[in-house]
Parts: sequence; structure tokens; C-alpha cells
Amino acid sequence: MAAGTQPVAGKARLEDVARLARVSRSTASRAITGAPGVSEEARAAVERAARQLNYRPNRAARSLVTRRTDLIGLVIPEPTSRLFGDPHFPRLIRGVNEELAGKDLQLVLFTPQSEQDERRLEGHLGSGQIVDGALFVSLHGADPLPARLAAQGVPVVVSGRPLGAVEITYVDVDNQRGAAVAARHLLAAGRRVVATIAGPRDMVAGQDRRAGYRQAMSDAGLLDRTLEEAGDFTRESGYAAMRALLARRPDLDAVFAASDQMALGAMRALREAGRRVPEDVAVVGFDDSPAAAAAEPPLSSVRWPLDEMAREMTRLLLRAIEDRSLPPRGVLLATRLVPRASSGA
Amino acid sequence: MAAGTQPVAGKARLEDVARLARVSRSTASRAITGAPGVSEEARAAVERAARQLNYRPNRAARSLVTRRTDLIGLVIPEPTSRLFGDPHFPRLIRGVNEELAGKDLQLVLFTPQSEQDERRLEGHLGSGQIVDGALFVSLHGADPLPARLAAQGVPVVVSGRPLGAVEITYVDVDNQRGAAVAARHLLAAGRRVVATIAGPRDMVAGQDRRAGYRQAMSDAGLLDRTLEEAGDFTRESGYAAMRALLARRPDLDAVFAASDQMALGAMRALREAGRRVPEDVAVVGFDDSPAAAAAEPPLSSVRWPLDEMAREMTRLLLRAIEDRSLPPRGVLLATRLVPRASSGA
DNA sequence: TTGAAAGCGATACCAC
DNA sequence: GTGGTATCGCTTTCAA
Repeated sequence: MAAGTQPVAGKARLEDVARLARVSRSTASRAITGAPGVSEEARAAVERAARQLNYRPNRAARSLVTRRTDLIGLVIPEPTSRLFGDPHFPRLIRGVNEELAGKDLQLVLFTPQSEQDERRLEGHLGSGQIVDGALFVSLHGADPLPARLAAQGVPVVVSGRPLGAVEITYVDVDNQRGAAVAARHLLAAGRRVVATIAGPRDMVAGQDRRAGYRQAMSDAGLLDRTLEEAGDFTRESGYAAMRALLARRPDLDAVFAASDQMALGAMRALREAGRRVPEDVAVVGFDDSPAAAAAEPPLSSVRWPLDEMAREMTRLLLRAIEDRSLPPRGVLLATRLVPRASSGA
Repeated sequence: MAAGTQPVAGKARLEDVARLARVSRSTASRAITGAPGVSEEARAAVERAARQLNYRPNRAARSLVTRRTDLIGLVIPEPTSRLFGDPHFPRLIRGVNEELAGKDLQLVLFTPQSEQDERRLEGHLGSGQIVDGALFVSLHGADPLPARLAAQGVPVVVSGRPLGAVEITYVDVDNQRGAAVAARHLLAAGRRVVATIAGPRDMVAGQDRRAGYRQAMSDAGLLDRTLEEAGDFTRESGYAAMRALLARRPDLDAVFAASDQMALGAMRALREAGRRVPEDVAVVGFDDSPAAAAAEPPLSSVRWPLDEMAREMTRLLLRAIEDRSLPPRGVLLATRLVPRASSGA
């Protein structure tokens, strides 16, 4: 290399730093990585040399031997149009970032948009050479990618309890208990004909919330399948389900919807049917989305801690990266009922 | 895929593949990378062996010698809350992905949220060992990061003409011409007192659109500074600006707003003032956002090709990666006026 | 067309 | 504490 002292961008190697600091490459490496067993003197010399040469460790070389990349992947296999419309993701990303703060780990986002994208991504992540581990936010829990990666030895944490018996670490909301609390809340208010608009049967959140509702109703000795109708979490489906329920059980005096959107649709149907909320029919939703508080009347809802979810996922992932032998585990986060006018609060 | 050898995940190296295929590592490497000069026979043997062993090239090792990562960064230094609320980003990402399709390049997203994040990111990207190059979507053009990276030799393309004399490749909308076309459209419709609600002075898009308006007005011999008011692209600022304009120039018969949001705010102010659109005052916006078509009356607007912008940025970046000696350049994309009822179409 | 061998730039083991 | 050196897994001359 040239004899000048010009710090050519990205050109200095550890060897150059070592030479300038008049130490061996080994010592220079220890100083740079902060490893123990380096005299204060040597460390200072190395740091000065590194700064002078504008030294940047070659991450490929480092990864080759450490088998680490210091990159954490966040995979969101959603159509970008939905991804960017959903207010959950910003908070989720913020939560991850908070947990990563001060860790010198860089978060990278992947948003596969097609089967082809997913295959390519599997190749990239599966090599284990791009990220040290990956978080999956899979809204439709059927995505095979996380399980495949986990099988290849890549540390993986997913949001939402996976369908089936996949051996994978996940963090989820305690949907069942949350739904049970909502139903009990309605019962405690004196309601006796408590219907539910459940979620889809093929989604875990739908199943669990339905199970929670049934448990509460069963405990009260009031379980009745004619009080159940299913939707797909959308407002329209909530509207349709409510109309079906009203037709079948005009005597109902409360309804628990497995999502705020469905609850809002239900409220419209109730209004159109001339039922007052909460006087005639009390309503509780799930998610405590902004729309819940803004509704007229304000909608009681079950809140779950998205931020904490993101942080817990990150913590679990970091732990799994530290110790690859850790067995998979599931974590359920508690929900909280936020009572508002729609249930008579 | 039945019984037989058990390919231990991520354990096979090129050497193993070569041995199984009964060729040298060199030949195996050539076969894997698709390099020329390999007999069909050898290639087939290597491919079979690779599949059998579930071989994945170690990307760190490869990068170490090729000095490539096959990763393209997309950096969006926006608060995630804004990022995910803005409908532009999905289309942008889709455009990038389309251009990347079939290239075996993986897109990774970075969303630095703070000064600290940006510094860390500079370190990571600046090493040149994480991405081969980066696209920057910097809504506020003042971000120093792209220029810094470019100075370190990392190929970089930004969206939006940068403020100042930064030597960096960019793609932007031809804001000036678009604004001029909008103003001329109003003039051609017979309007004579054409006001403008301009964008912020410290944003390039604001400056350029104002310049376009002035040029058209000046060409018509109708330039008059009392017809100009500035906003910050938001609906509220458009409302306030319109009120100020009406107070100052009650004789105005048209207004060009530098954003649809401002145009919508202006239309509200006009309605409140008892002016009919377009009979009394014609209105044209900029961006042709979904809100424009949905407005009442539908808003004429200047459309710019977001998808093409994303694709052109990607093309320029790929070219810059191929040939690092390419000088920076700026590309301006044409806009198109979409006339609707608000301007009498 | 093929193979042997020289790196790429770090880390980490092992003497000293 | 420090320094020599093997090593990580791949690509790429250079000869054969």
C-alpha cells in the first residue's frame, strides 16, 4: 500500500492499525473488540491509530470467524399496502428498537411480497449469514417460513401462537383470558343473554377468544350456541353477524365482539335495529384500537400491550441467539379491560 | 425427499460439495456461481451434490472475497408513525422490488428513528460490508447521512433533489414544470387572478413548485406577489393560507396549491366564504393523491409517477454499484395534469 | 476444462 | 499482556 497517511475511505485494515500503534494484530483486535487483557497503554495507542486511519472492521471477515452478523431481522410478510396502513407496525418497530437500544445490533426489515420473495428470503436468512436471528410478525399464522428457518437452526421468535404443533418460540396475547374477562364484565353488569361475534375459526386469535367467551358463559351456566356468530374481524362482517344474531335471538342484551372493528359494525346494526347502546344492548370489543375510544358511544374494549409484545419478542430472540440450545417457549401477555360507555361504564 | 444422508443444517461447505461431486473446490465454485468454463457433466454433478447436502454458500466468506453482499438498503429516516401512515411508501417499495425481481438481490429496510440510530446506521452501512448500496427516501432533504455515505464510497441514490450543492445521485419529480403546467391550465381556462398556496421555503419541492407557478404567471404578464401565500403542505395550513388570500385579494378567481392537502383545506375555506368551486374560484392541487379524486368537487391535480421514481432510483443504484466510477447525476421525471371538476373540467 | 494454492480480513488459541 | 499463527469458507489467478 501507499506510504501516505491519507485515510483512504474503507481501506485501512486491522493490520494497518496494528502497525501504526506498534502492536501486534492480536492486541489490536482485542483492543478494538474490547476484549480483556490489554494494557491501558496499548488500548489507547490502538484507538488513536484506528481513529487516525478511519478504521472500520470488515464485517464479512469478522462474521466469517465469529459466525455473527450483529443484525436482527424483522420479517413482516404482508402486502405493503396493508403493512403501511396498519397502525400496529410503527409501535411494534418502536418497541423492538427500544429493546435494541445500546446493544449495537442493527434492525433490518424484510417485507416479502410473494411466494418468490419468501423463497429468496429463506435462502438468504437460512444461510445464517445475514441476520443472527429473526422476528416474525405473521398476521396469518400459516406462514411456513419461520418454522423452516427454525429447523435450519436460525433463532426465530414469532408473534401470535402458531397454528399446529410447531416447535417455535412465540409471544402472544392471552386472548382466552381477555375474552373471558370481557364476557364476565358483561355478566357482572347484569346482562344475561350475552352473544358473541367470534373471529375466524382458522385463526388462533379467533379460536382463543371464542374459547374464553365460552368458558365465562359456561361458568355462569349460560352457554348457548345460538348466541354465537362468526366474522372475519372486519367491520362489515361484524355488521352482518349482528343482524344474524338479532334475527335469531332478539332477546339478547349484550354482545362481545372479538375485534373492535366487528364491534363497530355491530353497533351500526344495533342502531339500525333501533336498539340503544348500552341501554338495550351492551357491547364490548377487543384490541382497544383508537377507533374504540372515538366511537359513539365510546366502545369498551380489551387492550393488549403491543409495545410489551415487541419488547418481549426481542428479549426472547436475543436470549436465543446467546444460547442456541434454549428450548422453544411460548409467552402469553396479560390483557386489560378498558370499560367505556358502550357497556354502561 | 426420503431417507438417506442427513444434511445437517448449514453444515455443508463448498469443500464437501466438491468431494461428493468428485471435482475440485474450484470447479465446484464455478458451477455454483454459474461461471463459464465448466463441463456440463461437472456442473450437473455439483448441482446434485449441493442439493443433496442442502448446501448454502457462506455469504460472509463470499463477501470477503467478492466485496459484495447482494443486499440493497432502503433507508427511510422517518418517524415510524409517519412512515406507516403515508400511502406512498408501499408503492415505493413495490417499485423497488419490481426492479429487483429476478436479480437475486435482497432488499432490506432501515428506519432510523433518532440521531443515535443514524450514527449507528452510518457505521454499519459505511463499512460497505452490509449493503452494496442504498436508496434514501428523505422527505426532509436535510439529512446528512446520504452525503456522508457517498463520501465513503458507498453507492447512494436519494429521492428528491437535495438542498445545497451535494454531489449525489438523485431522482425527483419535475416540480417546476408540473407547477407551471397547473398554472397555465388555470390561465387557459380564462382565469386571470390566479393565486398560489406554496410549500415551505426550506423544502426543495416547495421552492420548485413556487418557481414553476411564477414562471407561468410571469410569462402571462400576471405575476403578482400579493397572490402568494405559503403553507407547510398540510390541510390546516392550506385552510389558513386561503383565508389570508381571500382577505387580501377578494378578486381572485383561481388558486394553485402545491399539495392536494393544502388544496382541500383551501376548498373548505372557499366554501365557508361562500365561493363556489369551480364557478367562482378554480382549484388545482399537486400529488394526485386518492383524496383528490374523492373530493367534492373532484380536485384537479398534478400527478407524478411514484412507481417510476422507485424504479429509476433502483436502476441508477444498480448501475452505480456495477461501475463505481460513474459520476453523480440528477434525473427529473415528468408530471401529468389530471383535470377534474374543481378547475371546470 | 480442471485443480492447486494464494489470498480476502478478521478472531482466537497457544506459547511466551 | 503480548505476539505468532491457524482458521473461518469462499473466489480467483495461474499452470497444467
